[in-house]
Amino acid sequence: MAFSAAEAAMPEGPSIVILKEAARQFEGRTIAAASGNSGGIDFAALPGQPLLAVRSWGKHLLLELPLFSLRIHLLMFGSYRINERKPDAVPRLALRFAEGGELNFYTCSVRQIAEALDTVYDWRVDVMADAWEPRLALRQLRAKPQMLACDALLDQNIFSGVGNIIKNEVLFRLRIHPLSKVKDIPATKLRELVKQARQYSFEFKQWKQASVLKQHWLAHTRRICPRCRIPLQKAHLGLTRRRSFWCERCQKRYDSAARPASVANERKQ
DNA sequence: CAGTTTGTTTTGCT
DNA sequence: CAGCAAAACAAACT
Repeated sequence: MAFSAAEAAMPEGPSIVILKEAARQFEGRTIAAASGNSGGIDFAALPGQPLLAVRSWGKHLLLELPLFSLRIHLLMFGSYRINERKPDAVPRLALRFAEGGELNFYTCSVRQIAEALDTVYDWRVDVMADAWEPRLALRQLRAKPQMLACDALLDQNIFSGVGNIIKNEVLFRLRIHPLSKVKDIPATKLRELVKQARQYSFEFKQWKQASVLKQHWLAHTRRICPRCRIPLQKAHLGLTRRRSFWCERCQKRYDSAARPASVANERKQ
């Protein structure tokens, strides 16, 4: 049976999985009317096409149709309404179905994908996918030894679906300093990083669905370290310059260049 | 009320 | 041309 859903923005991978599950009520239904202010979309071709499948890859929501697919990316501020409309907002994409129901997307990027989705997307890098391959993520990390931990987690080709919140929480949970280089992180720790990228994403989803996500944040937007009670650091780190929250005391900065003070002093002479 | 940002693509500079 | 920085998008929150 149909149900409505409204969503404020929090568009990391888990939120897109929640959206996918909600949008699946329309699978098998036929588009009756389509409109929106997105450029590059052949709206006239949409009516009459059945929605074959609703899929997702990281932060992408994918609507698979017989002639092409639609890719919706909520970016930072995107939102949607299912079986209802956002008052005073113009949808980027609005779909009405012949059997009833409607799907509306706002302030997002909508693109048409001509190729088969299985040729466009590598499902193995989506941290929430059944096809997720942690070993592939490890291999890709080892290929980028100089990359910082805070940048690595945000790399959508390695950890598709991980966003800034998940980044901060995973690093805090594992006690890894965001400025640690991949090559300096011990193998065991690196494997944990890969494992937690997925693990935390599923917890994020559960918490979000229970409307208790924010209260579970330990580092993101927090001022005090919940473990050692000292003030958390806050800065825009890495190539991505995204906001990082971390504890200088309990997150270890793995650094092969660092040496004990005694050694450093000897070399000075 | 001004400032900030859960993300990505595009533009433009050095 | 590579590499990087800034802009653009625009809404909800502090």
